[in-house]
Amino acid sequence: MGDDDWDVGAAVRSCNINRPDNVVAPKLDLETSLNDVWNSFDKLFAPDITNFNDLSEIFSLDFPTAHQEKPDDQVIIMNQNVACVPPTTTTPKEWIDLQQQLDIGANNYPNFTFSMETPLIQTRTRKNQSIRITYELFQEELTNDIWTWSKYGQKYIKDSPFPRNYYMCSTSKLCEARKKIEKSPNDENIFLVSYSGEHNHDPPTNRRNLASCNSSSKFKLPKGINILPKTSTLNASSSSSKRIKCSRDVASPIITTMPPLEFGNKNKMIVAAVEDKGDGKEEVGMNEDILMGFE
DNA sequence: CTCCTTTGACCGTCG
DNA sequence: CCGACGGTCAAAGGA
Repeated sequence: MGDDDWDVGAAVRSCNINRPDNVVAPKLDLETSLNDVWNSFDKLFAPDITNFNDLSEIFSLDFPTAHQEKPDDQVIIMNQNVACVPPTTTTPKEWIDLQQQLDIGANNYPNFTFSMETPLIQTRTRKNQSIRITYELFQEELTNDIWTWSKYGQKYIKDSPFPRNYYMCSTSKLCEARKKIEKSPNDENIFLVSYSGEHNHDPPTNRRNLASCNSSSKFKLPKGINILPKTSTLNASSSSSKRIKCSRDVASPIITTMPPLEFGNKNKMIVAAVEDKGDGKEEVGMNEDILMGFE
């Protein structure tokens, strides 16, 4: 497969996160028991928002049953669409109540859409996992990263024809920041970029690789991103520097950026997996780099 | 020489 | 307990 095949084209999103813009969301008279969710949301992403009226953004709630048993809470922001997965402490009844409220809201606001399914949110969250934020990016957006990363692993993930590439911050060995890049199984024009951990240092200023992130490599895949599907490789399992040669020739040498986080940007998705601290009080912590994107 | 990538092996978590 | 799976390690090789 030629590298030109990875050029960004108009993406036809098949997932259910696409929703119309400029729709006023229904007022959600949420149950007190869910305040933690929205407090977390407000704290993180919408500190000035006190209700859901008069918003240009669309807010919705997604409650995948798959997460009922999981220990982590998730807050999902997709472009102007926001979906919050409530804490796993949320009871089924509370979910039903919320669904009813959403139904009411949908009746009042026909253009407001929401889903009770979130097929995109199929990430397995684990104990001790810190915040994970996933962006849905086009290829040319992958080069926008102020950080330097080193690839330390690659895996083919179940139910996805594309391998997942693992990166760690190369600026400091003590830095716990991690990054994962994979192609969306739903749309090969879209890359799912996940960040976890926090940088414990300032962004690199004199990056050796900065130059190579410029023009010539623009719109090319970052170096090391190997996203050829299984079916196009000799062996389905991991392997082969042969494939790597293919991308190396055209890729930008390093992924060097935290992608822009902005409401209103098209085709952005953010998934924040929040670690359950075990005391029943989830704590949403995000580093400043992440929050900057919402200013 | 240094840094980065590759890739099989290993480990921890989950069901 | 065990297998599946995701994530990480580390030696080797390349740029």
